[in-house]
Amino acid sequence: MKERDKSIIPVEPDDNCIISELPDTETLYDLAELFKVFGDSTRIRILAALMGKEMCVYHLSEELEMGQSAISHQLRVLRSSGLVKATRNGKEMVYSLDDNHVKTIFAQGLEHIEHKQK
Amino acid sequence: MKERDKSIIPVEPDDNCIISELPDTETLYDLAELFKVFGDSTRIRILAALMGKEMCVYHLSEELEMGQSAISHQLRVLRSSGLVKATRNGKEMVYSLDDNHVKTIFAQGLEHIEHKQK
DNA sequence: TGAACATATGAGCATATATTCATATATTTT
DNA sequence: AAAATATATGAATATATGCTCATATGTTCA
Repeated sequence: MKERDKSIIPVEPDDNCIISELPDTETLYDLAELFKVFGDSTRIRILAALMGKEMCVYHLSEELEMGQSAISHQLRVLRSSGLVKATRNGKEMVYSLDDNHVKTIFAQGLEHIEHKQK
Repeated sequence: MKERDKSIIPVEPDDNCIISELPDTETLYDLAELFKVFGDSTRIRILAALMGKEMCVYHLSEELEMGQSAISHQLRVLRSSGLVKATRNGKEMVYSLDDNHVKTIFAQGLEHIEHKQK
């Protein structure tokens, strides 16, 4: 029996190669954690709702037609990953996007979808 | 008892606003589905491994130190969402990235992480 | 054709996660 | 201070998901 070929076929570096250096494994785990946050329809809809306007929990739960508690739980996730920030306004908590990367990540995702639909 | 104020506070449009129009709910669900694919450490590591080189299943499972079956299952997910493509080379199946958006989405995610670490 | 090799796939299991319900905390108003 | 309002949080439950094991499928080579 022959030994399996262990060689790997290298690929030409890309024209528009954005990643200069491959991230280490630990960073990749962090990346996965980040995208996991984007990977839920409720959270994505919250982020979308917060583009162009800041909103309180009540308005969010109305716009998404979901319970206040569910929204609040997800806002907690979004906040702890730094995608959203909150300020108090009287009794209300007003939420807004905390990072412009949210929009760029969004945009890239949309482009992928549109690209694949063709 | 007074009626709750239903008004929403609009926010100034952003300087670098990438999203021209807010996507409809259906598209948002698709977006969440896409990011869900990125939101797993095994799949993220596969994608990272495929940057700069194409690899067969065996090499991937060696590099990630995981079982062949687990890798194969995840490659199926990656393929069905159009992030990865496969070509046969003899007995091997050779996988490579299928969309440059993978790299840009990656890059944006990394920027967010670095931005937050400061 | 049959053996060896490479990958894919289905079932089962264990874990993770999203929502709901009940309740706690915080702020304002009377 | 008490009531009303707005949000946060913990427990419980139902569902989703990733990995493993066993096995099927596909390809090459003797």
